[in-house]
Amino acid sequence: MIIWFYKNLKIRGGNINKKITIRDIARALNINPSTVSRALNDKPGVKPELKKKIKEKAEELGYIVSFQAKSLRTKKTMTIGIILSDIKNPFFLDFLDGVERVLFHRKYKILLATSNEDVNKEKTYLKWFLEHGVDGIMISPTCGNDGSNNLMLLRQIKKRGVPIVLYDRKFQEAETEFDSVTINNYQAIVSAIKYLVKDMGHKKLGLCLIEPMVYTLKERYRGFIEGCKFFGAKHKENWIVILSKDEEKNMEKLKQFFEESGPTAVIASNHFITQQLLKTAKKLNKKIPDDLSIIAFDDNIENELYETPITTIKQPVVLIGKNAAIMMVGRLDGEDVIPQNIVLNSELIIRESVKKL
Amino acid sequence: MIIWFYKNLKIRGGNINKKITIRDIARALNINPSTVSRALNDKPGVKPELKKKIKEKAEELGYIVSFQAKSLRTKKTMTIGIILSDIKNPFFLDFLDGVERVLFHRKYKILLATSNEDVNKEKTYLKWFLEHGVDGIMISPTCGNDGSNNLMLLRQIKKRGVPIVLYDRKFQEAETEFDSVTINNYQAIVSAIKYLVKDMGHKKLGLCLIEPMVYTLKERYRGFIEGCKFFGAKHKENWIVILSKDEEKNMEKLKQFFEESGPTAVIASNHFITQQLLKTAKKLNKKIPDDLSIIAFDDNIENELYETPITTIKQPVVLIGKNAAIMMVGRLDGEDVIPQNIVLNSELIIRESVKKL
DNA sequence: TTGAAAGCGCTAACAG
DNA sequence: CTGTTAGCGCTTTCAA
Repeated sequence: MIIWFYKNLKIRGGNINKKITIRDIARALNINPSTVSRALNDKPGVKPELKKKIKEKAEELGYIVSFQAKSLRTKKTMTIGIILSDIKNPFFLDFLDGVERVLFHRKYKILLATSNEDVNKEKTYLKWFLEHGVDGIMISPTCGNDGSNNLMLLRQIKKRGVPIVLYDRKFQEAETEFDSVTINNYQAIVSAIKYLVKDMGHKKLGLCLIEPMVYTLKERYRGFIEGCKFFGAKHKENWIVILSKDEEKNMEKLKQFFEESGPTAVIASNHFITQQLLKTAKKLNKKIPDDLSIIAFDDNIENELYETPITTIKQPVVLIGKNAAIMMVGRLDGEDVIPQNIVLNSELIIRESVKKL
Repeated sequence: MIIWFYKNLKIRGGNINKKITIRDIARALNINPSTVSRALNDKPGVKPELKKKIKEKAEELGYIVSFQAKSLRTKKTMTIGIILSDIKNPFFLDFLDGVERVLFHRKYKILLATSNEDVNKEKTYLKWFLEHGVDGIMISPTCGNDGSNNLMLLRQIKKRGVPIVLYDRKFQEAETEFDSVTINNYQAIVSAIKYLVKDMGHKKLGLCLIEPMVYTLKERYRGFIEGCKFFGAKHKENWIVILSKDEEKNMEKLKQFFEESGPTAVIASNHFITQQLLKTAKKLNKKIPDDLSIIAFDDNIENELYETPITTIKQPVVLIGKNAAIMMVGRLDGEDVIPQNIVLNSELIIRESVKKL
C-alpha cells in the first residue's frame, strides 16, 4: 500500500493554478530537469544524496507528475480500458474486483466502459480507448442480433500492438487469435444435465437464454443439446426459450415451463433469467422445486437465501478477473507467446431447487 | 450514438507502428498542421471545401487523435475519476449506470477506482487521478474507524480547480463545502419507524449498521434515535448492532435480535446486512416476519423474491448517479455557483416482512 | 483563410 | 554522475 501525502498541495502565494513541474524542482536545486526526471523515476545514475534532495524538494513543492506529458514520450499511459457488456449484471462487480486487485498493485488504472450489448457503443468506446492510448483492452465482446460484432476492429487494434484480453466470451470464428479467460460453458451445462438426469431422474429439460446470443450462450446451448442427447433427456424446441429485456414478454414466454406438458427442470443461464423465472413462479403461484426444478447460473448470495435455495452453477468470477488481469499485465511486461486461452471450471453447488423424481 | 468506422486502421506497407498524426495529413494535402487541427476540431476559419478534404483524408489515413498530446495543451483530459467505496455493493452498479449514461453523451470517460473503505487506498487513487489530470472527481468518501478521512486532501484538490462531487456520502464537518448528491437518510429512517410504530404497532426496535460509520450511517443512526423518541418506541444499546466484514462474528451479533427480549423489528441499513440477517434467520430457523420484522435498505430485485418479500427503503440510485454526473458536467461547463447539495428522497416499498402487532 | 513558430511537461539519446 | 538537446503530437498565438 502506498502511503502518500501532499504536504504542499496547498496553494502558496495565491498562485492558484501554478503547476509545479520538474523544471521548478530543477531550478530550485540549480540542476537540470533531466536529472530530476532520472531521480524521480529511480533511473540509475543519480548520486544517492542528490536523489534524496530531489525527492524531498519534489515533496516540498507538492510536485505531481503529469501523465499526459509522460505518456507523450513513453507511449505508456498506465491505463487499461475495460468494456463491460451489461452494467446491470452483478457478475461484473466480482470481475472488476478481481481485476482491480491485480492492476492496483501494478499501478495500472482502469478506464471503464459499458457496451450494454450494443455493438456500436462498443465500437465507440474502442475508438475512445485508442484515442486515450490505453495500454491494453479487456473486453467481453457483444454481438448484434444479426451476429455482427467488432472482431475486425479488434484485430486491427491488436495489430497496432495494443494487447487485448477477452473475458467471459470469445469469438467462435477466432478461437485462438486472442488471449482469453472463459469458463467451460459447454461442460458446465453437461454436468448440470448429468446431475438432473442421472442423479435426480429428470427426463424433460428446458433451457432459458437471453439475447444477444453471444459465444457464452451458444456454448451453453450446444452443451444443452448434446447433453440431452448423451444422457437421454427429452427437449422440445419450445422448451428452449430466449428472453429479451422486455419483462412482460419474458413472463409470457416463461409460463410455458410451468404448463402441463412442460419440462420438469430448467436451466437458467444467467442471473437476470433466474430472477425472471422466480418472479414468474411467484406470480403463477408455482412452487420450486415441486412444480419446476431449476438450476441457475451465477452464484449470488441470494440464491442461497431464497425460500428454496437454488442449485447453482458457480462461476469463479473473481478468478476470471484476476486471471484476465494477470494475463494482461504479462503482455504489458512483454511476454511474447502465442495467444493463450485460459478455461476455468465452474462448480455445481447443490441446494434444494431440484426435485428428485 | 456515434457511428464510427476505422476504414483504414489496417496496417499499410507493413509499417506496424507508424502512428498517423496531423502532420501526416497536412503533408498529404500540402497544408499546415495547424489548419488540420482547426478543421478536425471544427474551429472557425477553415474554408468548407478544405475542411471536408481534410476530414476525408484523416479518415482515409485512419487518423486517431492523441489525447495525451491534446491534453498537454488544452489541460482537459475528458476523463472523470470515480471512486467507489465498496465494489461488492450492487448499489454502485446502478450508480455507475446513471453516471455513464450522462457522461457518455458528453464524451467524458470514466477512470474507475475503488477504495473498499480504505482511507489510504482512497488517497492513493486521488493522487493518481491528479497525475492523470482528470477533469473532475466523484467520490463517496470513506473514513477510518478512528474517524480519519481525506477531507483535507479533497479541499486541496478542489482549490486546484478540480471539481469534486460527493455522492451518497458527505462530510459532516463540511456539509456545504462540496457539491453533493445524497438521499435524506435521516428522514428515510424516521419514515420507516413511523410505519413500524404507527401502522404496524411495533414498540421495540433494533438497528443494524456496518463499519465504518460514514456520514450516511451516522445520519441513519441519528434518525433512528430521534425517530424512536418521537414515535415512542423503545430501543436498547445492544439492539443497535454494528457489523464488520467478518461473517462469523456478524451472525453471533445478529442472534440477539432473535432472542427472547430482543426487538420485534429491525432496520438493516444496507444490502450486505440484509443478507447477513436473512442468513442468520435461516440458520436459526427463525421466520420473517413472525419471529422478527425487517425493513431493508436498497431495493434489489431479490428483496421482492424472497420467501417473505422484504419491505424496503428504496433509494433512487440511478438518479443519484445521473444527478451527480449532471452536476459534474455543469461544473465542467463552467457553472460558477456556490456548492449545491442535492438531497433525493427515498421511498418505502411495503411488502410482507413487517408483521402487524 | 492559412502558415509559421512556440511550447505544454516530460524522457532519452548523446555528450561531457 | 550530470547537462544539453531534441522532440513526443497537439493547439494557439501571431503574422501574412
